[in-house]
Amino acid sequence: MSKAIIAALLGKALPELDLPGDLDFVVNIPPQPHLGDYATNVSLIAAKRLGRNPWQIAEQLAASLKNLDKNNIFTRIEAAKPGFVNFFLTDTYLQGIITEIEKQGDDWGKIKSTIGTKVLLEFVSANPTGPLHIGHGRWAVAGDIIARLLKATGHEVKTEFYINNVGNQVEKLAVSVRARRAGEPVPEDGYGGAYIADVKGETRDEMLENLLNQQKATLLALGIKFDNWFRENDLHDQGKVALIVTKLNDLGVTFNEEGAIWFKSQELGDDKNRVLMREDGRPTYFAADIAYHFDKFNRGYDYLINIWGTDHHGYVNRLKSALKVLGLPIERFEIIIGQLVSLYRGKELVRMSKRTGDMVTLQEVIDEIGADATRFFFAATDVNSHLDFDLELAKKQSNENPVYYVQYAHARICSIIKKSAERRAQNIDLSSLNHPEERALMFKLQTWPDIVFESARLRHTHRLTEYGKELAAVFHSFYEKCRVIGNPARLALVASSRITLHNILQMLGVSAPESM
RNA sequence: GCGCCCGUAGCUCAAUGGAUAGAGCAACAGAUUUCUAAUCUGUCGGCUAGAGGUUCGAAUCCUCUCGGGCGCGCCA
Repeated sequence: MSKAIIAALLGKALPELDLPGDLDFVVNIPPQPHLGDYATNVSLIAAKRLGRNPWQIAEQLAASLKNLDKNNIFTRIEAAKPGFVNFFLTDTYLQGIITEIEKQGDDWGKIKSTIGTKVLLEFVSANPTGPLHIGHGRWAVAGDIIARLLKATGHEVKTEFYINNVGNQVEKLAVSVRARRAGEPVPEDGYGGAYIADVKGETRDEMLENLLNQQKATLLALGIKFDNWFRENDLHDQGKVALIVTKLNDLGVTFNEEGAIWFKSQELGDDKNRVLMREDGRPTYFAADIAYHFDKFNRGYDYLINIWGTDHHGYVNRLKSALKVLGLPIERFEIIIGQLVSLYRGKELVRMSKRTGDMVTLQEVIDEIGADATRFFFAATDVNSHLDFDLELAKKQSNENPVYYVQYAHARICSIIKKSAERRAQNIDLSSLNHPEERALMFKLQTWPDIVFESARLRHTHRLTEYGKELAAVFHSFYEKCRVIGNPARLALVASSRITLHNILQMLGVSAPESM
């Protein structure tokens, strides 16, 4: 919230001092309290560009900014060491945040974005040939939260799951199921997991539908619903795959060899050329995927986001180069790569293999540690980093899990509010809120919109969990030192803390219990 | 071999090129006659895998080495 205010002030101050307006500076919270509530490095950046003394610029900027601060949001704005400009917020401004939070309620933290684009977010898209694994769970949670973040920052978002119900693997599934039922060994390249025995349905499509429904149920257990389930076979049935191959052919980026139609991807930076149509006339997955993304853009979306597992990362350039050739704006097509989860039971690595059937499913993990903890755990790390997930630890420590720490803060506040029988007065004098613990809490609360904005921009779900833990910690610390009941101003502060905690948990898709 | 991702405290992870690299868990020592102890306070713990480079400033950017994950199908 304050960052936008500071950025606006800088927007006025920079031209006043004849400084460039396109500087790549940042506004952040400095590491030490004595350095202020916020700081900017704009003078350092400007000095580098102009070959000037950063300290001199910082001093001029500080004076100019203070002059522009008509609403007296800041007590001091001053230059510091190499050339930072430090900002100190007034207590009055921070107290005003409480009123603001109560006014906004569930909308507190949401911000209107000027971007306002229609976004299609595709994620999970697991093959319908088996249960979801723990990696799917991680990517699913990431996608679901990113969707919430984008909606909260003014985007119109639709989520989609692409069902690969065409191809060799779905035939293998049916063969495997039938073999198992007949008491015969499944083929070498078939699916040997224990779940094969439980697949229902007579036809191949019924089996796929059965497994898809299991996947849907698992996702629903995590609170994840998709706006659209897109079936690959529709692309084929509607001739959209054939059309794409024709288009590429017309563009002169294909060639025939060994009876197959190839895409000249090597000319476009790929390691080798790729087959679009097989020798037997069936299109490859690649051809269908080009058609799929062509279709996405044609459905009127301004921006596409995919979350792909790391096992598909080698595929990114191939697909983008094809879409580029087709004239699509690939700068508005973003692919987030989700790294895998290594599952441990204690210190022992659990190998995940559908083939051997030795795998822990996502459903089992949810059953063991609960949806809230599962979501929080998966959200708590950068989806692009490897994650070592110890099931024993997650179970054993369930009471010390960070998710309970955050939830507990919420429950504690609900208890206080319940216990303070007096109705809150309308115009509470908040000016007494100026002790360090109170100030720390107010300051933390007012950063929430900035957290939402940055989490959305960077697609970082773990910023939300980090913030949740931090806010809970600041609250618990405040609670230890400041008695609330009987103090209307503190009660208002606590009420706005509850709203913020609730909204954090809401964004994470984790429940906010009123008692624990 | 080539490509992408990663390597930060004993463990799991943070840190939009910024100021003295932070949390949780584990370990140790304390705190409650009063609003939820699923809490709080303190201590211990680091040459950010290693070596160079870029600059006012590097965990972050570049090069190389080592180590790990994942790719490199007319599978999806």
